[in-house]
Amino acid sequence: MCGVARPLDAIGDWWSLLIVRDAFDGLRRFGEFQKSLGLAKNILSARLRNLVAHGILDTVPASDGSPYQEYVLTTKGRGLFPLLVALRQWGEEFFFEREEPHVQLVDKATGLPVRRLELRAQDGRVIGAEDTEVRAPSSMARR
Amino acid sequence: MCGVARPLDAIGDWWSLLIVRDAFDGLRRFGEFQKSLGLAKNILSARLRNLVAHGILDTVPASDGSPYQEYVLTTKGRGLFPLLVALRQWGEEFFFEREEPHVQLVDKATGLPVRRLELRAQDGRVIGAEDTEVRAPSSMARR
DNA sequence: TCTTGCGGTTTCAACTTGCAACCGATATTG
DNA sequence: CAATATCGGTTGCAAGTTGAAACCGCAAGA
Repeated sequence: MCGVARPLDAIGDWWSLLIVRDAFDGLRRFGEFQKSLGLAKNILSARLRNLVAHGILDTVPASDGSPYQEYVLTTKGRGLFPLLVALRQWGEEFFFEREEPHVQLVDKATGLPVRRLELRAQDGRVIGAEDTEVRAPSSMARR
Repeated sequence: MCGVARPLDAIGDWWSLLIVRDAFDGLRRFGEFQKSLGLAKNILSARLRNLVAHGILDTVPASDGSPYQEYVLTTKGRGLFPLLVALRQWGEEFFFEREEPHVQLVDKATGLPVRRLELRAQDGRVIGAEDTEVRAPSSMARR
C-alpha cells in the first residue's frame, strides 16, 4: 500500500476529516462534536475510536473536572493541517460561485486570508503537477 | 455545508482520490485504472461516473483510434494536486518507519524531493494552525 | 468462424450506515 | 431524599453501499 493509500485507511471517510477539522477549531468533547456535525452517536463513537486507534486523536481526562474524557489532536493529527487547508482551498475555489459568500481561513495576526498553498522545489521554485514525478528510491514496486 | 464538507461529497471516498492520483500519473483508460487499483469494475464504473458528474474528470474519445473513451482531469481535477501532495506528505511522515524505503515525489528538473507544503500568510510568513482562524466574511452561519 | 480484449452492467451476498431506543453514571432540581 | 436531566456512550434493526463474479455487446485478430 503506497504513501497515498495508507493514510486513506485512517481518514478515508467523510466524517473523520470533519472531526479533525472541528478538533482544530478547539472542540474536545463527544457532545461538542456531535452537536457540531450532527451525526449519529454510534457513528461518532466508532470514528473517534478509529482516530484514537490510528494515533490521530488522544483521549485525556476532562480538564473541567467532569468525569468524562476529552479528545485532543496528537502530533500526527496536527500534521493533517496542510491537508485540511488544501481541501478547504480546493472547495473554496471550485465549489462556490464567484462572490458567493463563504468562510475564510485568515491569519490571526493580520486578519488577512492565508495564501494559497504552493508546492516548491528544494531551490524554492513554485512547481506544478507536471513538473514532478513519483520515483522509487531503490528498486521498489510502486505500490 | 461548509467549505470543507462540500468537497468531501465529491472525493470523500477512498477510491476517488486514488483514481485522481492515477490520473495525475497519466492513466486515462478504464482498464488502466482497474489494473492499477485492483478494484471491482462496477465500483470503478460508479466512481468514474461520479467524478465526471462532479466535473473532476472529463470523458474524451480515445486518442489511439480505439472505439472507447478516456478519462482526463479537468481544471477542477488538476486543482486537487496540492491536496494529493498534502496527503502523500502526511502519509510519508507518519505512516512509514524512519528509513523505511518508500516512493518520493521529486522535482523532475533536479531529481530532488519537493519541499514540504507550507502555509503562508499574505506577507510570506510561514504560519501554523494555531496562527489561523476561520472567519465569516459578513454575518454568516459557520456551516 | 472462433476467440480474445475492452468496457462496461447485472446479480446477489456481505458489510456499513444511521436512526432510535436504551443504559449507567453523575449532577441538578424540587 | 426522590425525581429528573445530562453526558457519553451501546444495542437493535432497517436501509443503503460495497464488491466479487458472472454476464454482455462490440470490434479486432487468428
